[in-house]
Amino acid sequence: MPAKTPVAKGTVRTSVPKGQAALNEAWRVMHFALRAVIAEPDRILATRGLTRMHHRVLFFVAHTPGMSVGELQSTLDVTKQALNAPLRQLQTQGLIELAKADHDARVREIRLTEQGAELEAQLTGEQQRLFADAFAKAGAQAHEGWRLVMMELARHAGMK
Amino acid sequence: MPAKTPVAKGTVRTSVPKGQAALNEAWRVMHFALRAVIAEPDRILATRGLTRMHHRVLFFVAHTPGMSVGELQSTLDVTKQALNAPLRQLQTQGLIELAKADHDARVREIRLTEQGAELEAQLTGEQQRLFADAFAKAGAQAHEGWRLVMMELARHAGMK
DNA sequence: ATAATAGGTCAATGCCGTTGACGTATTTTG
DNA sequence: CAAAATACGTCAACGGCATTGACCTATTAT
Repeated sequence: MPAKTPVAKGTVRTSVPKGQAALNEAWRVMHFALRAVIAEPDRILATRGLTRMHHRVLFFVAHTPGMSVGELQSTLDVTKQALNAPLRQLQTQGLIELAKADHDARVREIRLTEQGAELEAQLTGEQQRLFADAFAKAGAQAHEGWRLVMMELARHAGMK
Repeated sequence: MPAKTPVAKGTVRTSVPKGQAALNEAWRVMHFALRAVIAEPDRILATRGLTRMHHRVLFFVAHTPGMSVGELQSTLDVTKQALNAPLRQLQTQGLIELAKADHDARVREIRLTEQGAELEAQLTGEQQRLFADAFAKAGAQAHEGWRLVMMELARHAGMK
């Protein structure tokens, strides 16, 4: 329980505050970094009347073409009702296609259209540009350090 | 800057994604890391019927005791209506105190009670423990690299 | 045939945040 | 000092978004 360490009067703040400050900073900085990465995609999505949910769909479908609705649903961990609306919107905007699967006419396989792939690339590209920039400016060694720390953090969340 | 990737000696190296793959990984890993850091605090808050908003209040008030309602409002970037309910709940739960300011009887200064400070320390502590763990396991050099990259990312979001 | 599965849809609900409009103290200002 | 501005609280209506529950259609599997 690394809780508050009230500095006793007369105590010189040396070891603790520095480490403590670093940990406080960490959370703050992570917030801002997250915001930075999300900002541009969100802006682009907004101009099309789309939300982060649509982005998630595009993202996963881009990485797993032919995904079924059910798979997507469990991947995103939402109800089918919550998924239905975004899915139709993406469809009517010509960004995704739903087609009956060959092996089972019940399942609908989701794929990106040309435009969908384009938008997805744009959104993802914006984020990647930020990361690439940050990695480039911080240096390869910093990149490796960043990754190490992130992996350590992520381990606690059962990263698959 | 596709340069050499000088892995610090002694660094345990898992398969480091290169190029495009590294950028895709980055976003994924960041998500999991974020989830990991948020998970425990959320769980604790839930047992008290509190939300992330309450946490944010506790967090900022802990770091700036005597903060006014207005300051908190603009800091959190929410409306006063959105702030009002959580604020009262925290008050009735004996976690914060609202007192008129000496210099201006209109402003109410917010402070944590003993219990409030305790809870805040618990919540923040959980997060800090994760960070401390990750930093410790990844090493000081990785820590510095992590910070560098995060700061670079955050710069784009106008981190104050 | 019948049950199970994949999916779609309608309806009610809840949570959280928003804007808008007022009300009330308490400064500050002309 | 009267009037305007400030800091805060509160009521009301609304919107986004996700949830649960129930019911429906196709299409498999048994």
